[in-house]
Amino acid sequence: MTGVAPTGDELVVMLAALANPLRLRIVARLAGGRDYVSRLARDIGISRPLLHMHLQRLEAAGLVVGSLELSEDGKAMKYYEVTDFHLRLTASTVAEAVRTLTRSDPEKGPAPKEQP
Amino acid sequence: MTGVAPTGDELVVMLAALANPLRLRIVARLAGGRDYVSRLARDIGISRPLLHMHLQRLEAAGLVVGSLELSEDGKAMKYYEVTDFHLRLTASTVAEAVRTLTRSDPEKGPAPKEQP
DNA sequence: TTCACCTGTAAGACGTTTCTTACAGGTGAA
DNA sequence: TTCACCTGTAAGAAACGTCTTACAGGTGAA
Repeated sequence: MTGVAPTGDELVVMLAALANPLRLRIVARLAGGRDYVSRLARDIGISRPLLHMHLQRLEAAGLVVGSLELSEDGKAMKYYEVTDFHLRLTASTVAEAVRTLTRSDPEKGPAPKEQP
Repeated sequence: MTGVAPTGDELVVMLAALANPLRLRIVARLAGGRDYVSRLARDIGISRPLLHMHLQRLEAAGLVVGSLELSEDGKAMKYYEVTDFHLRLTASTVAEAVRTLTRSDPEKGPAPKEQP
């Protein structure tokens, strides 16, 4: 399982990914089994490009993973499934995560750049 | 404790409130003890109006509570403290919360209005 | 009165997020 | 070839979140 506590920065990304009703629905659907993008979009009732965007955000947060597979009739299908993340959120766990926050620290200047 | 699972809508609000590095810092500070707005702003190193905005968002999510008190020398001080929230986030708990989501359901139309 | 604190809120700039529409490419089957 | 699927991405509108500056009000003490 994904049982290690995330860093502060990772936590922000995960929370931002979950803080959206549509993305919560996507996670909920995938919790019931893996699925490919087009079918998932029809299922939920949103456009495929929109779903694509939300899935990218969820994947960047490590909450879902996608894998491009070939179906039996040779078509490319991108399947997504949930990872078995689990987050505990209390004032204490937040305080712990903040110790590893590198972003938006008014003392040390905001948002350090990624290594290019 | 605040041990009941939030509705889907409440969950979105809580997650959105926590999905910000500055607000995580605020929660972390308050986890170490209650404080009033002006001192907290100096402590964290941000402007008071900005902190005010963030505290409102946290309070709306039920993560902190504020109380206006009179200090010994008669000045009005707004003290904030964390509530003892605790959230468990897994694919299953998300799926459970989504059952009570009223917002952004493409089937039933988006965002029902509040009762005026 | 003036100063040093405390509170609140409004206006506007700016960047990000969310969403639609439109395009470009692939496959197998009719 | 045309159709019905699958994939991806880009451009632009609209809404939202973040942040600064500026204002308006309160208190007690010098």
